Amino acid sequence: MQLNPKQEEAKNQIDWPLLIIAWAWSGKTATLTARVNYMIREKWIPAQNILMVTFTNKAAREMKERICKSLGIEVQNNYFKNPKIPMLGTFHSIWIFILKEVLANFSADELQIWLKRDFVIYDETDKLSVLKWIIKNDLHLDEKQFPARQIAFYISNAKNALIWPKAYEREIDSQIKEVVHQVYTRYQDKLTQNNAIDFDDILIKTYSVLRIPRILEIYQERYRYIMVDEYQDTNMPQYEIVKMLAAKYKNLAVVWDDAQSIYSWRWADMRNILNFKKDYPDANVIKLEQNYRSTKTILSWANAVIANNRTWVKKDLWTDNTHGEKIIYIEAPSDKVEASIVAEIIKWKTSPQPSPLEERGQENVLLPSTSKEKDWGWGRCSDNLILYRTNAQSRQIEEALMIKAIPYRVIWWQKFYDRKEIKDLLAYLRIIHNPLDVVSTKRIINVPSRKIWDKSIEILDNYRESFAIDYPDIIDNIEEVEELRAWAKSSIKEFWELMRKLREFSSTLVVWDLIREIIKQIWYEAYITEDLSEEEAQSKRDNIDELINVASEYNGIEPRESLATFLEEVALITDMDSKDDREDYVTLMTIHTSKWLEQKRVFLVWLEDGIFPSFRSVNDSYALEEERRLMYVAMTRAREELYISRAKERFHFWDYVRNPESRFLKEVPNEVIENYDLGKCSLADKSFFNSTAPLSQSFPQMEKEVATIRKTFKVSVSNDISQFNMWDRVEHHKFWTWIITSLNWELAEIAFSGRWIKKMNIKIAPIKKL
DNA sequence: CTCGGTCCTTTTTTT
DNA sequence: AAGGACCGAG
Repeated sequence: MQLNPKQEEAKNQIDWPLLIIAWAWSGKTATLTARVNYMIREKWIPAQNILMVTFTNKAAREMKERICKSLGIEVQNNYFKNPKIPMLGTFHSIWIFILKEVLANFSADELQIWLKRDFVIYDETDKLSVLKWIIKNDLHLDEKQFPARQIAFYISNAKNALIWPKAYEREIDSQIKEVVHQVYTRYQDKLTQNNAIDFDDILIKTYSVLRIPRILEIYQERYRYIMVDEYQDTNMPQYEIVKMLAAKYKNLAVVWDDAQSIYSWRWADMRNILNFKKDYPDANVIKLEQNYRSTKTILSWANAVIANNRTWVKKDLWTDNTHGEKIIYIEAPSDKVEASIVAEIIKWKTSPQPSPLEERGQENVLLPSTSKEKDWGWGRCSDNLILYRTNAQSRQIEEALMIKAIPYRVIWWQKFYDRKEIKDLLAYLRIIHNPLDVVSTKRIINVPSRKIWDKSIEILDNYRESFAIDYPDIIDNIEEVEELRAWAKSSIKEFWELMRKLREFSSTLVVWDLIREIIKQIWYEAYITEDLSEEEAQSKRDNIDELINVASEYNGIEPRESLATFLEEVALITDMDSKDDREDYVTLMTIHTSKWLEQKRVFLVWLEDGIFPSFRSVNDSYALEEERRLMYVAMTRAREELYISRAKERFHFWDYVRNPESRFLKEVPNEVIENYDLGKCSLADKSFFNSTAPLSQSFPQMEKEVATIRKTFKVSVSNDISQFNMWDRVEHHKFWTWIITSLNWELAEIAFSGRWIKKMNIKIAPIKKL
């Protein structure tokens, strides 16, 4: 690819601190790739001296592929160990590599991080289960008063400010922090006992290790050229680590785009750039201002929205591209209609048949007139990307796509790795890898049932606490635990014998075979599909197959190594591997996840105040600005066509709600938008809005939903409608006190603090008059 | 001690 | 809708 002069400048300037201020799609990936290529091929810098940090695995993978291609090297799996390829990955994956390397080469006394080489990474669920255990069994506190989630938040907050348990004492200014201090201390002890670390620890432990001069020196020498992408999304520990590594040679290049900073809730701080300027006052600054992807219309819209942010460096993203189509705004009467319009547009754009609207002889306003011929019958499903604010929002869209038989896939990192069958099997693998992992041991010691119940585990725990002996040692000498019944002892022994056997297998079988061996040994398939319908059982089997499939990628490696690498990558994985790229799918994902990609046609749904921007952010100007940046990211994903939509009424959180239109829409210049409302839509039921009849009558399918609510809330006796009047204060079982602001037969609108309006059927709603 | 039923909560974004 | 917490019966 031909670089523009600015990009060229960034490419060639390799031995001085460099700040690249980038705009959306200004070709920063191409620039960075060319820069690495230039370093290696023209400046003869050894690839292993280059460190490049990206924000997501996907970005790392893509960049790795591009670089390997340009260097003529075949892409490999454990490329960290290939000296011909630069060190390239996310912060987390690179630090893990460094941690393992350091643990292998230095003594525990010197490192002082209390980790053994075969450590495992605890995810959010594992973390919560450790915290819950501490709160309940260790400190004997009320879980309701001190929820594990909240404590976890405080601890994570402390860690990201580099405050250790000991130092946390100084932070205590409230009862909750007193508790946090105690939990935090014990939590770190537990992690050490289990030879485990959580996500925050990956950064913290690396930071600690690099504080040792002898070690820092090694890595400073090795990584003389450092590049950090998405610098606006780095947090404090990340900033400190990069600063330390770059301190000696100062060959640090960062890419920064304040308009795309959307991770402050993960303690990312875009003001790190101020620190950068302080640390390297003489850094070169290069701005990449030209956008190569989107149409002028989409960009002007994105610029107009982001300009409403106060904390934002003014910039005008420009492009040579055409004006393109107008943005289309769909206001649907209900969530169902919204979803089906989206599905209809996709169906129509991807199939050679005329649209149903055309057949009815109506002008089709859904499709910009100029693109009609261009696209006729040629569109592919994979040209379409549907974005929403939260993962839970995919459901209705999925249903609509299913009805129209449009192939799609949902990208939801959690979905797969949070399933019971996957977590169970991974727990087995983790114990094989790290016998000290008590969280995993507890998870599967009774899976499938070995008659080892909570009581036995409690005894083991007590034993461990009072004698400070690790699980494996206790179990090796299980006969000495007197409290245990004989049958429990023999069950535990049998379990441990099994693990020992599996551990032996792990030195000869690659992880792919190992998983299958585990499934066979414990009769897992029979266990997991027991009492399930054939359909559900098949879905379990499919998931297991998928896991085995992922594991097959590690087949060429030495067995123990394949297990270690697999566990590590599975822990850090975010998006499902898109191996089926060649197939034709519509893709659905959250806006956050979409940050690394672009698409020809983008649908942005659920554009309603309270949803996007999220109701948690509307009273907080800082949070609101982040939502606006998120909006900017969403819009700039589109290359040619952008559709935005909202529903005037939707069923959300087990209630009918009417959300006002998203405030971001009011920030948009009118001339670029084609407002497409009900007046022109044959799909929608226009009479709905004028009707005075009960909701369930004017919208037949809602009858069924009302029945569902009835079932959910188990309301058998209905409220007496006549007792409610306008302006009555009512109490909702979970929404505090609301006021009735509109009343129409059994349908009422209630308002909370004059801002939030919910619509509900008072006959069956769980409300009480005050 | 174990099992099974019912009640209660949950949903912002992810390395 | 679904998983976890809680409780009471055997």
